[in-house]
Amino acid sequence: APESPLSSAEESVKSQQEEQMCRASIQEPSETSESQPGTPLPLPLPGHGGLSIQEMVAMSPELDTYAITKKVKEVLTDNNLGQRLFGESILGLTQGSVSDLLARPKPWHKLSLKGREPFVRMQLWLSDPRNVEKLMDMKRMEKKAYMKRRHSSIGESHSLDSGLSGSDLIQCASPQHLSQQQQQQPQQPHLKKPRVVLAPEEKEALKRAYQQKPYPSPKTIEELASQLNLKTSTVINWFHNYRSRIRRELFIEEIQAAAGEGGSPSARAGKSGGEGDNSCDGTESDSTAEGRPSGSEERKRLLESPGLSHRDEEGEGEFPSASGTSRPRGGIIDSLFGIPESVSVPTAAATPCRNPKDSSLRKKKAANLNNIIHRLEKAANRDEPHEWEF
DNA sequence: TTGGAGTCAATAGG
DNA sequence: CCTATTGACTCCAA
Repeated sequence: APESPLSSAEESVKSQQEEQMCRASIQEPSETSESQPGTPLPLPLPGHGGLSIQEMVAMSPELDTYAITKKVKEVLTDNNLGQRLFGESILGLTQGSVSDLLARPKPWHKLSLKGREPFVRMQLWLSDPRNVEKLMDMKRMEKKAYMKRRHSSIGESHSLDSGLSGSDLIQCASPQHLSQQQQQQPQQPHLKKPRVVLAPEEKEALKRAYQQKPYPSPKTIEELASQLNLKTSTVINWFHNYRSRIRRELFIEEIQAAAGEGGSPSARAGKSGGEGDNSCDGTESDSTAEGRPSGSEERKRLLESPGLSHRDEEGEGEFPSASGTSRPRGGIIDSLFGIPESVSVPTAAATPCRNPKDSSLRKKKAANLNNIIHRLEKAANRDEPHEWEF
């Protein structure tokens, strides 16, 4: 009698950007997609109890993304498994994306359905008793393939052959085939893409502009672009990226703040694999450094106060927290997400190493304030339905 | 169109 | 090799 309901992971096909997420849940009958003859791969794939990940995501209870990533990082490092391998075979994401996800997971309630997918996959992976073993097998095989390729055949480029243990590799599509047509070198393979790299001064200038106006008008963007001698699209992209990255920093800050307080310190009895020293990641720095000491530093508790036009506040900005009432429970999902090993319950995470001396954070918050103000103005007389589910 | 969310993929450091 | 950063791109919703 196997103790685990489903041995595990038979993941799905995650064709690059094909297939959207069907809203799959409890509302739209469906009428999914209009037939697309061009692209096959309807991804039949079920795996767990016959559910696609999308379905699982839709039914998933709230997960503690921070705890999950923490655990994943721990398992990966303890076993010398890289993000690339993990990302490509378990999450269907590239290394850079995995790095980002693991380092700055957004709180569950701020994630879209799509964004929750990787976390559900991670949770699933964590609950698979043979996860590490499988990944190591894959690693071995990759190495073997690499050796072979490098040794014998010389002038042949091959990208990835696989004969991997066949079961749980998310068949990521072959590296080529992107639907992204972001390259325009039909003839000259030599014209590499420039890959704009902004100089520190340029970034500074942009950040300054952002402080002033997180949402510059097209005119302002034009001006900035010409002043800095950058393409307009670069400036636009920069603002898009910066805004969203700032936003994310604030999220993680929220998480840590919430984790920090709350009473009982770390002390948790994680028993699963983890010995290994798990030092806290003390990655805080935020290179925003200009020479200016900027003068005074002070406690800030801005943020959130000005916004919310009316009375709706009660610091909803928190994450897992209580969510006191009603929490849907899923049958098989429950068994999977139940509580494999201490991960999944919003525990008062332990992040001892966080010193209370954030400096540039203040600036970010201030900028965020502008951001909020901007939105309020823009929404003038429209109220935002603001409810976090759950 | 604009902005947000998610990612990709080049590349800078280890 | 590996990970972190980041400009650009796709999708989608308003």
